[in-house]
Amino acid sequence: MRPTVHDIAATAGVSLATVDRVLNGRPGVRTVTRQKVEEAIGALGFTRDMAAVNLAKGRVYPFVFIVPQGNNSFMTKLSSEIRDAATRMRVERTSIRLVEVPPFDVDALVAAMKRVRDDKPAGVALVAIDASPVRAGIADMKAAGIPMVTLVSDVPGAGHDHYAGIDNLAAGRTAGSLMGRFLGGREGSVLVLAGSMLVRDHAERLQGFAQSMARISPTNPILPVLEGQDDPERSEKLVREALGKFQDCIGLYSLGAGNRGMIRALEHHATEKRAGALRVIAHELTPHSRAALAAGMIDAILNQDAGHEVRSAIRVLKAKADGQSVITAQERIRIDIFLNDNLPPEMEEENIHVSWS
Amino acid sequence: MRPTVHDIAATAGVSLATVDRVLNGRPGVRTVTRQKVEEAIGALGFTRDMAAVNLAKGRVYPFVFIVPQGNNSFMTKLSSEIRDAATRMRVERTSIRLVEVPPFDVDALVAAMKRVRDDKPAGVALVAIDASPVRAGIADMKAAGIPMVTLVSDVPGAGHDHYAGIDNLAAGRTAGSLMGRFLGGREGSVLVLAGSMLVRDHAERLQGFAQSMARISPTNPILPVLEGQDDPERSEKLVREALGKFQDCIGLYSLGAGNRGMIRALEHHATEKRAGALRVIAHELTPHSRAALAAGMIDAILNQDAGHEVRSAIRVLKAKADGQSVITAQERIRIDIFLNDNLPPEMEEENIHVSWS
DNA sequence: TATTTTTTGATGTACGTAAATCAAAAAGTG
DNA sequence: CACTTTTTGATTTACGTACATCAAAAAATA
Repeated sequence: MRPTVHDIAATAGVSLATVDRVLNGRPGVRTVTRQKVEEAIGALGFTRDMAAVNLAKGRVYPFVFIVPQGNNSFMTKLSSEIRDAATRMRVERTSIRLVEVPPFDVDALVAAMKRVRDDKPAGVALVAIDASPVRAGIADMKAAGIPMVTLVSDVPGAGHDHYAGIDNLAAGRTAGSLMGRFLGGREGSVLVLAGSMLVRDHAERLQGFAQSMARISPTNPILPVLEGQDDPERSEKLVREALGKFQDCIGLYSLGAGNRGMIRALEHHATEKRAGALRVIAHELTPHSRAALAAGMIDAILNQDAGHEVRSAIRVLKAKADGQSVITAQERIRIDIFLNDNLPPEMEEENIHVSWS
Repeated sequence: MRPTVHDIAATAGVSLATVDRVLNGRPGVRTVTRQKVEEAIGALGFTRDMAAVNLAKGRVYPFVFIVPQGNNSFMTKLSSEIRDAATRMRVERTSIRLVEVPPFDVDALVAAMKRVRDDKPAGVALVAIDASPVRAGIADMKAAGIPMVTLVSDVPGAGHDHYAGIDNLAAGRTAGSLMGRFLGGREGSVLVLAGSMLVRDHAERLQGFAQSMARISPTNPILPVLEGQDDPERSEKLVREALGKFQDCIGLYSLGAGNRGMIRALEHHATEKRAGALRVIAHELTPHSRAALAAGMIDAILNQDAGHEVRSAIRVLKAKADGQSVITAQERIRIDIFLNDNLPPEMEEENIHVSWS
């Protein structure tokens, strides 16, 4: 069986109380004694029984997640994943409160952060906006000793503990790389649809995309970026107009959350004429984009798994709250690439709750 | 605070003992009483404190992993991931024993399974070989009441609980799809290097690859498959000869573990002439294939994450051992696609051990 | 050496649940 | 009704650790 504190006490030739003092860094132990205990720990290969630790400590982890109110599929998914994790985590003494704020609203976000801070939670995760009041708010939290991670969208240099999200520059590069190869040397220009260049993820994706395209297929010019504000109508209109205007367009990269509008524009475009000629790469696997991929209208979808991001954020917050180190390799959020050949099976119930009865 | 068994007893108006009987499905409770208790559980939203449960039960999960002795990077990685998980899982009352058997040896595998079975572990994971003695062995284990999952390579219809691995047919299709698009309509034939068609994963990948190629670029013929037995020398020789013989070859798909040999052949080929003309897609991200991808020699790498597979197998075994249901969506092993644009950062220490103080 | 300070031991309670025992009550049987 | 069987209650111990208290021993200081 696994060694216990009693075994350590026995092999070290000290009392339980002393072992406890060493294990929990309490004062009043001579260096020699401490070493004896540590030797015994090493020799026996002792590791604490976390079940017992948690039980004895009665520790709870009240975490707060601050996310923009879902106006698009991705944010809706994110919220639902957070709620899901919340119910699943109850078993592990972790409570998660979900705070929703108006999207793209710096003041609202900062105000919410202030309120949250006064609750003194054990950790906070938030979808950041890249603005200095937000940076200040994060610093504020950290000053109050609250572990902080950013989720999905980062704000560099704010002193937070971690960013749980994909590398958007790499995502853009990947998209550009795929696009370049998909075009296969054909002549023509490439269109980019974004939400807004004011959002960091979008800006980074564009940057990466341009990098790769310049490298792989420098002969295909990138047209001026369309900013659809992640709004279906606006996105549809923009794409439609652009496709009409630039007859030589052979590629389209949708790097934001404007897929629904873009798809409608593509449907119109397909009935028009020159069908299969357009290579399309989009972000985020949603029911809409998925259907378009399956139908062959979209060629590839880059995806970030919201569930992974949420769970990673929780792990990191917990580790920080316990003063433990984080396994970096395990917390990297990968960029999923879906073609219609490796599309995961559709789940009616994406999240099935287990009853631990 | 969270409700406890005491709270249930109080609200249901029964004793602790009765609550315990209901919770643990013990006999001797009238249906009416049982319902009262269940109502109270529902009303209070009670969930068991797993920390306390594990502590009280003193339950341990002795699992066994049976894998082929690592003769290639992937299997080495797999073993190391298992060892890694083993140390990390000690904290959660899970012990994992790693049993290594000679590769591709049905008799050795079956013999090992028999020995393992007599140990009566709480669960077994194994890299299966698609042969009927193996099927029988699995049935045997199940008959002994031992939960079973296959890892990496499946053997259908053996009555095991789960397969923790990627969909190899989909992987092949994805490779074919990428290859088809990368070729971009150019004329030329495509070469496939496999380990052995007797291994199920390889056969399935080829099948999927052929499917996609037939659909997307039917004008590019697939040359007779090279079987390199996952041996570097043999693979190198085969690829070298084939590239010399089929001058019109513009694509190469390495679907097994013969990357090292293939890469050497490609190096030779590149110095020869017609450099960038060859599109290459390979499986498994290893130091070698990674370097080749970074150097532009390989265009894409499909990868299965051994760590994910191992952890998934453990989760499933644990759930089965506890008679709990599995969250299917969470256990799907995804097919990673790497271009040199989304290559994860290289980790010197791929697996960092956390010291739990 | 006497005194103070530091270190160590001994012991008990708590955490939430499992599991067992024995007694008591209720239900069912003839 | 007396009796048996089933159901329920009351109580205790255990799991491995945390944490607190008080006494005892050892070391450091005067």
